[in-house]
Amino acid sequence: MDYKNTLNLPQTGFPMKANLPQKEPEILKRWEDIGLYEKIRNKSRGRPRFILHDGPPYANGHIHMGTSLNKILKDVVVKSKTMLGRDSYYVPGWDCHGLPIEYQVTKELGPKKEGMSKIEIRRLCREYASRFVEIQREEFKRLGVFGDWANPYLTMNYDYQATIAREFGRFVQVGNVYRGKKPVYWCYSCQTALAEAEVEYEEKVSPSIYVKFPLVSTEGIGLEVGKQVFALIWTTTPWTLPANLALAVHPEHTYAVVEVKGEVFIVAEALIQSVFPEEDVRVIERFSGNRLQGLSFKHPFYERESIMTVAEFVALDTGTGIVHIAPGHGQEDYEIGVRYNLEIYSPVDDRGRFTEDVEFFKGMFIYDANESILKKLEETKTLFKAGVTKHSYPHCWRCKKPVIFRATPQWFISMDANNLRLNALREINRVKWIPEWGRDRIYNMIEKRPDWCISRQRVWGVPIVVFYCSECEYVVMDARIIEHVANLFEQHGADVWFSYEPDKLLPPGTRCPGCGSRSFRKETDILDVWFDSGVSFAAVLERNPELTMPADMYLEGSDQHRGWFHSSLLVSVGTRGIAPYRSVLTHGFVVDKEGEKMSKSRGNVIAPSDIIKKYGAEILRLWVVAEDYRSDIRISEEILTRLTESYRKIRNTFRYLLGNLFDFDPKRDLVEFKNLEEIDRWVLHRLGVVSSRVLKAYDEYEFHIVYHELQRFCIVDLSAIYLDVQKDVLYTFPPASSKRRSAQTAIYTVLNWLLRLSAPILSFTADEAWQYMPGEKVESVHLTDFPSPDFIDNKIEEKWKTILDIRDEILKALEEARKNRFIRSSLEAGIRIFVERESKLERFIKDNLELLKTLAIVSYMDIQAGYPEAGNIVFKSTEIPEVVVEVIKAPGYKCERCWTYSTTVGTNPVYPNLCSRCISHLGLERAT
RNA sequence: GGGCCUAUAGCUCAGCAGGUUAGAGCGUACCCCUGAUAAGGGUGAGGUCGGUGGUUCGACUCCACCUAGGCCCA
Repeated sequence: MDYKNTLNLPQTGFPMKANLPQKEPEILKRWEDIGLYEKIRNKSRGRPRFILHDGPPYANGHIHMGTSLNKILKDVVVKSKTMLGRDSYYVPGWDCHGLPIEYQVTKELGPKKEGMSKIEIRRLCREYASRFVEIQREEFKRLGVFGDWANPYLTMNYDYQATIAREFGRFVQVGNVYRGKKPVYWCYSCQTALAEAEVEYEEKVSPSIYVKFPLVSTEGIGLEVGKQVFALIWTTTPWTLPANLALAVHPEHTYAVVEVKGEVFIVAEALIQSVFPEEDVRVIERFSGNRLQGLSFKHPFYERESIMTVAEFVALDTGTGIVHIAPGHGQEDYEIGVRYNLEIYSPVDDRGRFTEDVEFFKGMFIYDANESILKKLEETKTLFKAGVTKHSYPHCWRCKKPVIFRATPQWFISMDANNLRLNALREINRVKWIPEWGRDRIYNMIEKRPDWCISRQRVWGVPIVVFYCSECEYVVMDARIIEHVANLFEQHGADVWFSYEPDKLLPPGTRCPGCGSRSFRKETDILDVWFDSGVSFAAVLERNPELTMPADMYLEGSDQHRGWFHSSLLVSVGTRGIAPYRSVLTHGFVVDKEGEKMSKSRGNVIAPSDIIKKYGAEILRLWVVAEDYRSDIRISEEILTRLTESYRKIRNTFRYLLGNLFDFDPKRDLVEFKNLEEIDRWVLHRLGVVSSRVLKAYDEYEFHIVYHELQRFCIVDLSAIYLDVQKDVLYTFPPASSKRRSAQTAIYTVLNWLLRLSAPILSFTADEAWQYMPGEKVESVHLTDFPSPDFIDNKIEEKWKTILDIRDEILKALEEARKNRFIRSSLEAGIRIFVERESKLERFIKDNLELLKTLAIVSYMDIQAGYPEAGNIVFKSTEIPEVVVEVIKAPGYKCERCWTYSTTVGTNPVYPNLCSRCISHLGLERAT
């Protein structure tokens, strides 16, 4: 007879195969249908808040692995905080202005761009950004990320644009905003400033000239040569010489004073050979670069002096080791200019022609002037030698002409007015940085950064609200006027700046404070987009009463120390005096399996959409938490394969737990803890330990610990030990027997806790399994809180440590027996344990013999003194030296129902194939 | 070149106020089960703790340098 149908085998509708790519959209739809997020909000309102403020991704392109990682991490934080009892309202946002969108739009327009108004371009940019907000919103939702997706913040929303203008106004009000000059890439042909992204590097032939700068006085370095000394410089841009204001040497390199053919020069010692290849060189003196600092040299053709500066960037691979500095014509030159307080002199107009005050060359186009400048140098006998060179040089992306560096007026936020820098540094020290090195990273940047240039010569953004008097050029920068304009932005959008005449933007009756004129011109620069996102605390946190300012957390990639963390800090400290965040969590970057960055050229890019299609978003979520995000995060096919297998294991554990609860009703069948069997109390103890570790890990944002703990618990404590051992009770005992109900009580509790603890990570699967759980429950696991750790019992832990150690030894012995073909299934075996007589261990084993038998899943066990019989499998433990395990054939016959070997099998004439235990479990005694 | 960071088994992670044979899970090899079955169980193998020096009685753990890689600057 087949006794299989007398067993309580597991039954569940929860499928083994997840089919995540198909199943996830169904789960998402259900969440949407039941209004899950709204329900979470309603449940959370009134609890202590934990506000994670979303750093806005750029509304351009599809999401990639980096954005996915970031959003999933945020989601795990928000979900875990919610389940820890906080009100964690999450408002996603997008960064919508800026060059990349404008660049893309104008590129797509091509020649059509000409003749289009700024308003039209801006409209296209807005459409472009809106399109990608929609795309990304769906992509983020697909990841299972919870948030107020219906009400995100966009930096191009009218009220947000108004906030940007108002925050600029606050800086104006306190006096941190000033106008200065700064070099930018400039295309004289298109007559426009270019961003870094708009220049392309190409080979170009340029003049290559060596120019002599006469030393004004040898005083200060005590050099007596009795001849004129020259500093020798090398340049490929002769046209920048009229703007020369300084020279620069490296502070630590050695410079030599040399005599060559009767003339005396200063050059870097290391470059003597390359500068004077054929000549006889006599070295007169040597100096470190530092010693030369402050010396005065005469400009080669103007009556003015060039001061010697020092700069780390001076290189010794080409030239003379001395660089000519024109602060208005180069980034590094500019920085020296700022440091040495030189004028940012840039006497070149929009079309690339020298301005009126350039003696000898005024009105000349700069590249045409090169020839005249060379002549002038020859005239003044300051040209040492001249030739041509081919090098990589920036060109305009549109007209392909070489670009120039040219200083133009720009708006800045001073780092030092109102102690902005010092206050920011102080605030940095008050923020909790996770990991801690984040503090050092941003601190070093803020400490050394120059003033913030907030001007951009573009159209897609929020204008810098400043007017100029058409009569007297008076600069109208007034917080009241800015507020007036901001109100217009709020109603009509920042487009009004481009569509309205100044008189329509200004408060009625505005007159120039300088000359009383009523005629004004608008500033054409817009604000740096980092200013846009930097004010999000004001536009989002302060304006929504359900949010808090400062936020509890900002969470972004480590590049944002220079980006959003940085700009948000400066704006908030500059206008509010405090940091906008209490803590900042950073993660690393996604890299490939070798730890190298992803790029199209390497062909190692993995797209989230491909992973979702192939494995499901759940695997992506698992990937995010399995890895330690504090350093760079690797992804590869192997990692995904491993994670998929790990997922299957966890899912199957859920399934098996569910399967054994098919006839369990917690209301009816739940057993009180104190009445549970020891093994059930043990597994609940383990559950308690794991839970408290998991909760601690959530609290400390160590999600990879959560993953490892849960995974290990499923595999080791549950699958390998508890569930394997309890099969006997679950399958063969009467359904309502106390032992079986005890086991089911443990299983029910384990499953219930496990689903809640894993919900922030396995958001889809935990909720899917939740639906199959017996008993009364809320409609989604996401509406529950984390369990509070219970059942922890150190005595049971200690005792079971020994029990499981002995079990390990028994398992080794059984394996040996299997290898020797002495047994196959462990139930075929009996175990005899030999230990030292009268020892503590003997006592312990005697007391727990039945438990050990159960845990080893063998049919018979006893404890012996003396030595094992010859012929059996004998295993001498090395881990527990005093223990010897002998494997014998289990006495009796195999019971056809429970498969255990027993001497009672065959003793009942009616049921000769059953053991007495099964006969009793089936209630068949009376039949005999 | 500068600031910050990373480097422990094939993979993902533990570990160490410096102290006995460096741990876990996965994977892998071999075996068992067939009443979790495109499941389940067992036993093994696998690491010069990136490299080189140094401090120390003793270093995976501290220091210096180097190599490889990452982010941000230049």
